Amino acid sequence: MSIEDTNPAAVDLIAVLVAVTDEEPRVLTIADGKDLPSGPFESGQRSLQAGLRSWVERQTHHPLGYIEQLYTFADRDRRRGGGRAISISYLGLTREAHARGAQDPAWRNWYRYLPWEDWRDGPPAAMAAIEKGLQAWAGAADDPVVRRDRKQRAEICFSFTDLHLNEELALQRYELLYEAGLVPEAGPAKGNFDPTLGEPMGHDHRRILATAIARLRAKIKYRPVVFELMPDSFTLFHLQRAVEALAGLRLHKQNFRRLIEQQGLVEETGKVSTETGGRPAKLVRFRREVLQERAFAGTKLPVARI
Amino acid sequence: MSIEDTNPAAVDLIAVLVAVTDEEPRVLTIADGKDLPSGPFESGQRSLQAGLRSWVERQTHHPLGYIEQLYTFADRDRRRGGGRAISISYLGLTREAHARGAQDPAWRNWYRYLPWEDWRDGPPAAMAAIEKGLQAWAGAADDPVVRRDRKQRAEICFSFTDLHLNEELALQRYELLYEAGLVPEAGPAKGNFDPTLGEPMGHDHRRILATAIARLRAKIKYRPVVFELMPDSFTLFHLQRAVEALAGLRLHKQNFRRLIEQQGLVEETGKVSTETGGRPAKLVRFRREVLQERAFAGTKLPVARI
DNA sequence: TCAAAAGTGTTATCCTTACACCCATGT
DNA sequence: ACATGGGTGTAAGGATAACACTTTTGA
Repeated sequence: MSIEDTNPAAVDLIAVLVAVTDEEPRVLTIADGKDLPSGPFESGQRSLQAGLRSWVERQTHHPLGYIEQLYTFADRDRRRGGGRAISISYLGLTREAHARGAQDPAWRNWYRYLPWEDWRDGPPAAMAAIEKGLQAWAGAADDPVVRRDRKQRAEICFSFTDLHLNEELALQRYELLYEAGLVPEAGPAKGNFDPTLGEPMGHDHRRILATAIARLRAKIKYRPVVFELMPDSFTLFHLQRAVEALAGLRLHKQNFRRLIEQQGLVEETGKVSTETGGRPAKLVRFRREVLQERAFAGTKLPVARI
Repeated sequence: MSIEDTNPAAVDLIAVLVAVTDEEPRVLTIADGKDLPSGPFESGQRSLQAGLRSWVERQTHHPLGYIEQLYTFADRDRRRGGGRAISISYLGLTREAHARGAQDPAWRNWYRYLPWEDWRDGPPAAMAAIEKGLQAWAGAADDPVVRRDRKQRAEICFSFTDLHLNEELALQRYELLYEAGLVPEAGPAKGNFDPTLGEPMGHDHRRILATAIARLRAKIKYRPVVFELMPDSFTLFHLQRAVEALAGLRLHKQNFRRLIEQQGLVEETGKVSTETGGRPAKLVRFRREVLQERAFAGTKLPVARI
């Protein structure tokens, strides 16, 4: 229990920077889309968060609205000189207007890497290869208990039978595919990989992306973070499209609107947008005050009133 | 965006090990209750999680049921030799039977450190000093906007007016007290600290404890992790007492039971416990199968059925 | 007999889900 | 006129909160 003999390790920061443009969720990449941006941990900073923020803003010229630590892990691939590499990953959200969008090739649609996560237009093409691959993997186990277990995990993650995704399990899905050897990151010697299973990234970066997606999808349900991705004023349908892009699902229009309105998250600007293809839509803005007014924590315990 | 010049840093792991005994939430401490256990990050391990698990089990002889990474931070206090200390904190849950409980002084009631978090017997004594201290702090700001802001934050965190705690804000509460200079960790030169505001810990450890409490309180609502803290068989009331200990709140008995039963989380063992002081209670056990059967993710988006 | 806790039943209310329909604009 | 999206209303079902009450033990 002593802390005397800690080993020095190389530490770097990895950023998953997210924006939504043209109804697609995008992530900032480097190295021709192969990696997530990463940088050294600098000793001068007051805090990790502040260090990441200043580093990202210096490098990308994007103001970061929201930052959240994702996960810290010891990188399997990059030990050097006896020491070990530690990577601290962060999720950062930036406004649509600041990301140059589809024009800037560094901002890539994240479903390019994880195509099975996009169910907005029904079951994605990747599902065929996934079902086949996971079935083979489950069947390959000698122990019948393991076989049943693998089948159950596959069903929980991908819901093959009722064809309805649980968006929040993005990380578990990637990890299952990794474990089943269906993605190239799992090992270079595995041979043929189905091209419908997305483009790989270097290091553990695709895993980190999956972590970020899962976290963001969970968070939009109980904290008003989507607004960090929206411009100052927007229509409710525009907001819905952004949430759909992140969640990878289509939402029920009327109920979505009710949900937003009833929570008092937005207010009308008084203007309308006529560029929507139909009846002009009211433009609204996020009510920043709600962050002050309310505490935003889910109540699921039957509290006794004493 | 290069990773060439990463600085080496000292890395250690900090564990918040939690158990519930005698209806109290307990945390394993060292150094006569002043610190949380911590140890060096070892390069040999496959993963951080595995490293922590083996290290903790070697040191404490407690099997760890559940482990979750909490947060990674750069420690303000412990820079050495130009490098910087990185601390990776973990939450670990262990069963009541394995912790020797109240007999072992190293397992301390966590409300000893954060007494304002325990509302099971009504508003805790600390609230008086907190309300006074935060009011003074808010009033001390020159800018009226800052004053209003501070008052609002205090009200959100502690709900002075409607006397009803939001358990999940444990971290925010500690941070507010820290910022207001009401806890000694905020700075050694601040002078008198109210003794009802709990016992301090070394380094940032009280802050880490608050992080663990907040995370665990949030988690018990949507994942069946409480069972990691329970013995093999228990009564529903026993379970309720454990949740109440963690949440720092009293729960509504009937509705709590309905919640547990309706989710199919437990099954009867067929035995009863006669040591409960009243009518013998049925003993139940956790249905481990539910972890396989269900996915446990909160649905708050109005998904469209296509 | 009484205290203490187990356990059952019922009701009002709110939130979620789903469905049906009308409105305003551009082509 | 019609396609497209904006916007309103409402009814059914389920979950939650709150209440009152009976049962079974040990002291």
